[in-house]
Amino acid sequence: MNRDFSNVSMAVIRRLPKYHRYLKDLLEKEVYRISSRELSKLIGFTASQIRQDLNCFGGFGQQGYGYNVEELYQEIGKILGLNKTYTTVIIGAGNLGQAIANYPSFIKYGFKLMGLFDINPKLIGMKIRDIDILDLDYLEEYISKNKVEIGIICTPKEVAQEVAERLADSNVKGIWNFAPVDIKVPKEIIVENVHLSESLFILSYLLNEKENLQG
Amino acid sequence: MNRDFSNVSMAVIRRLPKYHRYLKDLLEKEVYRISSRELSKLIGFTASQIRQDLNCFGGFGQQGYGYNVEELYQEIGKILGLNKTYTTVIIGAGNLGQAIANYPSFIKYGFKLMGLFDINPKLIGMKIRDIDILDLDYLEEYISKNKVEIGIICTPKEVAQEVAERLADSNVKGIWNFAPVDIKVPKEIIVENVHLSESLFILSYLLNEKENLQG
DNA sequence: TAGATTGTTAATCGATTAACAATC
DNA sequence: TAGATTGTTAATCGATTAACAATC
Repeated sequence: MNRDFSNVSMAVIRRLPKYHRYLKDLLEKEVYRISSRELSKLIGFTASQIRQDLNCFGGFGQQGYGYNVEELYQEIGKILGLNKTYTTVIIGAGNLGQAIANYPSFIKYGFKLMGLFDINPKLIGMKIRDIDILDLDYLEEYISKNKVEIGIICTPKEVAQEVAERLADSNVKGIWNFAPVDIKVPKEIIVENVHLSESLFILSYLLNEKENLQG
Repeated sequence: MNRDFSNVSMAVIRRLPKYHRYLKDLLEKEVYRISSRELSKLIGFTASQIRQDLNCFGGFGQQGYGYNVEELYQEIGKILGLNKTYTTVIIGAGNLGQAIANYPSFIKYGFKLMGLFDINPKLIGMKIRDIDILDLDYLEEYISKNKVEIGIICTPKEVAQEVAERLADSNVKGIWNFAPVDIKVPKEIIVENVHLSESLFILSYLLNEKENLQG
């Protein structure tokens, strides 16, 4: 553990969650051993790429045998940091914030939701899976008191930058941003974006392109 | 219009929504002209890359001047197919489905939501922005009657593949999938995924890696 | 005209794929 | 041992960056 993977390219890193998911599926199907060739057929990456990717983190396989599914699943989980827990808050307790609060992977993989925050008096005081929706005014106080590590922005885009700055000033370590803006925070704070509209626009592009080709 | 961009790489295509967003911001700030160098400073791509990207679709710029923001915004919108409208349904009317139904970009850019579908009797009969939540049993009938083009999967992962097949059999053209599985449908159907858990795991990775480096 | 900036070609860089020796 | 499959190097492919002539 605690090895340094900072030389591994983000292209490889961004494939890890998919390996993790497919290995979990295999375990649930009681498959305990797999070769890069078989995994390739399932996951759609080339066998060569799979071997290259996994080798960035150490030799998990065995010549003539393949990979132990359980072991590989656990190792990739550790590389992704899924063996740890993180404390989180959600800012914006509307549908999207509530959806995230109830999202199974979020709950399952050690992301501990401490509270949700909103400015809407109708929401403040409510609970989402037993977790309070609090007044946004108390954000900073709450974060420092509860040592919150991750802030999840589910607000409208107009206030996302301001919320991000308040999170940054409160010393969260990371931000998971769902607002369709590129927030600016000091570079020591990790930001991961989910830009829904970009994904939607790509779908639109692909549909449109197909129509153009077909006349 | 109706030009064939099938030779343009997906790496370029996936940057278009970001150009579109920044150009919109510029227009709102009443900036009507911009050079690749200035845009580079805003958006974070190199000026060279910006010129290369835009040139895949034709010469929108003018030597010595730069790009007309309004024109470029409109052109990229057209390339992305945002000048058209698409009819859509959402399957799964829980928090996530409702969040998508209310998502501003979704409403604004011509994605017409015709109905939401669920199996939960408590939800069926309700309305989300005046749009009915209907019984999933009527999905196929409704799609063919209303010529629905896009199905949006907001169900739990366990039923996502089945829903995808029902959408495919009903001849939707595209699927926007939020379930954390890779759905399998005939290749003429466009699928665009939003894998929230993958994004979350990358955040976890980056936080964890940073901690490892700092000891 | 002189200055600015594009469009476009060439050079570089990085990521993917192929090949095969090592070895279980 | 023979067969299978990894780990790893080398070859290929594609994407990004640099450079500069064209031109507004």
